[in-house]
Amino acid sequence: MSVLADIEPVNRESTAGIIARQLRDAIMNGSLPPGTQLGETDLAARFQVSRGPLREAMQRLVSEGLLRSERHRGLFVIDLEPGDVYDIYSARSAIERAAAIRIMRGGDRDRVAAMLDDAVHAMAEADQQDDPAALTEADLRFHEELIEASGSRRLTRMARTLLIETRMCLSALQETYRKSYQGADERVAEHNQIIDAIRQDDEETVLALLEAHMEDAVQRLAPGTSLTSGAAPGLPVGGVDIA
Amino acid sequence: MSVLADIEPVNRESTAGIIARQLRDAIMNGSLPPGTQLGETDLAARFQVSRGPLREAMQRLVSEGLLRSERHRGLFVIDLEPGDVYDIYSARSAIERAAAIRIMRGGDRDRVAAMLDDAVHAMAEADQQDDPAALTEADLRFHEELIEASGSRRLTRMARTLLIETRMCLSALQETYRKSYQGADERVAEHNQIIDAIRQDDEETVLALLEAHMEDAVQRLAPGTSLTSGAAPGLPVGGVDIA
DNA sequence: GGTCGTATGATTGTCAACAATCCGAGGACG
DNA sequence: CGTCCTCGGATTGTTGACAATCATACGACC
Repeated sequence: MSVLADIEPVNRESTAGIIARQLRDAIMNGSLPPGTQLGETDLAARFQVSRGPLREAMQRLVSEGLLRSERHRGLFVIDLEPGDVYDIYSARSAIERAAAIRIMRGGDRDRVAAMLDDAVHAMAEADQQDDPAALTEADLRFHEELIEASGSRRLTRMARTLLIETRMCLSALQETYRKSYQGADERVAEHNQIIDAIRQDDEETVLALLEAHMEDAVQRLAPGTSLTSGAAPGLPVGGVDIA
Repeated sequence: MSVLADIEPVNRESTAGIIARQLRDAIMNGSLPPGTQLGETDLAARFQVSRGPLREAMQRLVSEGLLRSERHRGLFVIDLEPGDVYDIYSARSAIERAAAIRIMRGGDRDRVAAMLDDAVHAMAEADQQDDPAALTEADLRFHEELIEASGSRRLTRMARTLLIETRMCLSALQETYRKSYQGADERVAEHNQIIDAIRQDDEETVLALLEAHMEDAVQRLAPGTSLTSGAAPGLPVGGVDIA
């Protein structure tokens, strides 16, 4: 870990990449609510770039599923339908489960646990200061770090989109979220249990806790839906989705 | 299922989407081997479009992880490193597990089993005709349909990239693959077992078979590596990957 | 002889203008 | 009165040209 450890990427990020990241952030924090049309001229002026790089960045988000493109109509931020919360959390459950497995079977568990501790401490701190936004942010940071700690490039890439969509769910259903989930203590406790199980090298418990954590979240956000038993409402019971 | 069932998408796909799909196919079937530089002028002439839409399409593949971009240097097809086969199959295992769970808990299992039967029949037919390429294609079609049958947009999108990378692995390690895995009968049998377990509503067995299937594939493609017990060689044991 | 500076060639990154398409309002017609 | 057609405005899709950057090869210098 010398001072010259991370000077290799002299090549700065591509412009499209920078804009794509900014757009992701804007979608994530609600600056671009679901359904918003992204006018190219406006955005290009806002970013102080031409329409070329901007379009390239937007195409990235299209392939990530954060934008939907209607030909000759424009690009829109996706709006989450009722079944999407189930879809998102079911996918997240799969990703985080795989990440946890990799950590438990080949990672430096203590180091990971320490990093996750930081996130949970931030959660507790946000709770004390009664800052629900910071609490949610720290919550997501916990899961993001869990996945990054797996060392899997693909899990990390896939999770990036899912965590953005998670935040979209949370801000879309903010009122429901607040009302039905008052206890931040439980939230902190749930995450601490996961960390403990990681430290104790108890893979089975880690996976069970993660699954329960996801199940809890789904039932809070979409009451009546369940990851573990049965399909989500609105899911086509008799066949495959069209898209 | 009327005759007018699927006439809704009058809007044809965006040009960038078409080119992106063509590029994906080219990468998948080996027309663009790993490490190839994608010259914009050449490709634009080949596709008979300008560089604009082409660049947009390539940015999509960058965000999907199929291309890597070096600023002012060009875009290159990713080349799979030794640890990638572990990464790919670990991610695939997670995705297909989640898809199977969704099918077992809320899908039309018989319908799914029938569709998967078609793929396996194609595998057997390819085996009889001694056509290993067709056999691999049918094999991947099996997994693709399994995931699509889950009805999850996100699982499907994430799997698309993974299946392309899987095919890249197979063609890159074709010699190894051939040598160490002569029995196509086993391959067909393994898939049939999965279908049977789906029909019998035996979720536990389905998941176990899928996991074993992935484990087998990893050990064939990267001997000495294992999904279930321990990390892959070349995986950073002490920390997180750089990228 | 080895190393460094420089010119060249090609490629990527960016931009502004042109063409195609679509939505909405307004009016004509049955 | 309802429907259809038409036109205007705006937006996206596409193009070709210009600017910036980098790799390579060659020659000068130590």
